[in-house]
Amino acid sequence: MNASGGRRAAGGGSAPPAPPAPPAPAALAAKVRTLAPSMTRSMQRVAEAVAGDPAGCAALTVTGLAELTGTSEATVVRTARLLGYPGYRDLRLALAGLAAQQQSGRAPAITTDIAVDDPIADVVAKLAYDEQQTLADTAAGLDTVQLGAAVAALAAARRTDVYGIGASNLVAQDLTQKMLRIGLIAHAPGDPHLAVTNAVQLQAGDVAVAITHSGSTGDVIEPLRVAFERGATTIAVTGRPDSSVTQYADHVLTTSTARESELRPAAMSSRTSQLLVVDCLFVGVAQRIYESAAPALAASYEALAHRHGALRGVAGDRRA
Amino acid sequence: MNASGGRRAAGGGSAPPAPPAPPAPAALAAKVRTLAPSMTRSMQRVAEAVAGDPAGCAALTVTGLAELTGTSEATVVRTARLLGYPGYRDLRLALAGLAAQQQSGRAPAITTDIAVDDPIADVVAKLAYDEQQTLADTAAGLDTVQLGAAVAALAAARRTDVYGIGASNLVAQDLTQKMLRIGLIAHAPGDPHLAVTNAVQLQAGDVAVAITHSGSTGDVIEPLRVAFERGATTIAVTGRPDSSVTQYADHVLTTSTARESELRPAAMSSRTSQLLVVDCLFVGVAQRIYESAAPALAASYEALAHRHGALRGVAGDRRA
DNA sequence: GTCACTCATGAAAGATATTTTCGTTTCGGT
DNA sequence: ACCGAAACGAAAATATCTTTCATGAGTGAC
Repeated sequence: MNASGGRRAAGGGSAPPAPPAPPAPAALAAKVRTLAPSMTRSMQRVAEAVAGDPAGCAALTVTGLAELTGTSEATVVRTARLLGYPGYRDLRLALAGLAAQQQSGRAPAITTDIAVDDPIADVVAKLAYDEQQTLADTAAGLDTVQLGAAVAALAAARRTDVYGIGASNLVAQDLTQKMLRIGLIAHAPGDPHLAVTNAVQLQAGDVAVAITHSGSTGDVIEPLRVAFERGATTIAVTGRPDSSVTQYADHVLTTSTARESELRPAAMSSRTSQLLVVDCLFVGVAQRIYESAAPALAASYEALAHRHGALRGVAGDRRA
Repeated sequence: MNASGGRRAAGGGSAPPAPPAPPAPAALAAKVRTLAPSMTRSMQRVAEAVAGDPAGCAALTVTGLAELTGTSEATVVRTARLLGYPGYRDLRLALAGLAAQQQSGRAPAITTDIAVDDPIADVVAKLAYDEQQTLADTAAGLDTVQLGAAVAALAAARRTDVYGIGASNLVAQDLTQKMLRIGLIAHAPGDPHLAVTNAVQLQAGDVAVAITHSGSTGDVIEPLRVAFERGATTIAVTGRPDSSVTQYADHVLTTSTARESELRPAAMSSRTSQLLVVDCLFVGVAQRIYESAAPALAASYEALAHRHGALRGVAGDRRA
């Protein structure tokens, strides 16, 4: 599946089909949302039923669930596989666990969407709840193995490029800023042409990170492809683990895909999700190179202190 | 943890004590103890294994559990029956649920700070937890009156400037991008000098937003001051409602201040908090000018669609 | 428009797992 | 030592899950 002939003997290995996928306990709803777009109609029906009523589905046999969703046993099993389980039996087990959890966890909350006439207080509550949900989903769905590998690559990189366009570019810049703070060299070109120009300069040992929710943003895929072919280690942060961008990614980090609506563009929760991933990368890297990161962090901290209250020292300026 | 406090007038039916025969969800261990005396030796071994390691047993088949306990399948089934389940299959399901429950109950242990030697999985959990906490705090602490006023000002503004430096600049850009998407004119100058230059152009009816966690970042205060003096409506998004920046702010929106540490710079949670505020502003504004925002949103969505997969339509790209 | 092709889909065969049956073993009582 | 009842497990019977395979719908090429 990898273009450009199988390079890269060891390391990341095949990620997209998720063979080392750790069965998700609570991350199921998130996983369903993430994978739904890549599902066929029948599978979506099954996934929907499963996500909608875990408890009820856990009580059903393959045949029962197939009948309920108007599909066949084969489809049910296929769906279970896609969700990362060896078979329906294991999905069912996870389902039972999930049901028990949400029974005790008292989960049901503000599920309703934001309406045009919602009072401002409701908007705040709903947005906060949604973003919290997104964080939980993302954390639950993150493949720590891939994350670990990505961290290792970043920590050892000579230089790192982070590609992102639009809202994702802000996330890319966020990562870049953080890395610079711990003494690592990183760039987040905002211009697609610049990105490609940058990518050409990469070589083995360097790292390229692509951040795209859809996974099919050409302007982001292109530089990643170039970096990939140049021999750099490539990382994709995307909400679609089966999208084009993963072709050129050694490591794929999946962000969660929350439902969106007119007043709540997808960009909102995908951004939250991406930022969490980026934070994880950063903290992971900081841990790895702690010896050199700590002084660098302190230094940049110190340097910034002078900018605070420097122009006008009006109110009390404090420093704990 | 269980709702043993007898409320529930009708409907629910008595489940917790399970006197008749409804399979016990979490009360399994207790049931094992109660029923143990009436069990035969082999059955006791099975029951013991089950009560001792629900998670482990849930992963086993009848045969597996029989082998583990040195008994036969028949005995396992008999034990399951004695415990109140129709058969082993259902016991197993309950076991999975129990395992999930006690696993999630173990969660709130992540209150501790991130350590240098934390495994990557812990880092993910802790970061997610912290950011969730930050969101909750921010939502709780937001003054909806101030927020409403800010929204009104933004919705009516001829143009809006958003000032932010460093990490806060990313938040500023985020707000700017969103506003542009619904047809409002906004800028987020990254350069302090540019910011001031911009601010000078503002007049009554325009809006200036300053985003600064510390509230004492001179480079951000300065343009806000200029805008303020020019007669523009000014909004401050800060974690310090008593800091210098609020001097020149008509409306102050307070972000939450979470504890930070070496591996978790303040920038991380303040960013999360700021983004939530910014999202609230955006949604609030979008509601207010819905008539014109909706088409604009649709238009920008449409325009972007072409950029996805445009350069290389490699993998299957689908759209339901 | 037609053709070839791919892919989703379900029916049914095949493989496992669970439940039942039934004969053997164990143990207590006399 | 002998009898009877209960416990127990081996294996048959059944249910459940998984795989295979043929079919048809949709899609792109010509």
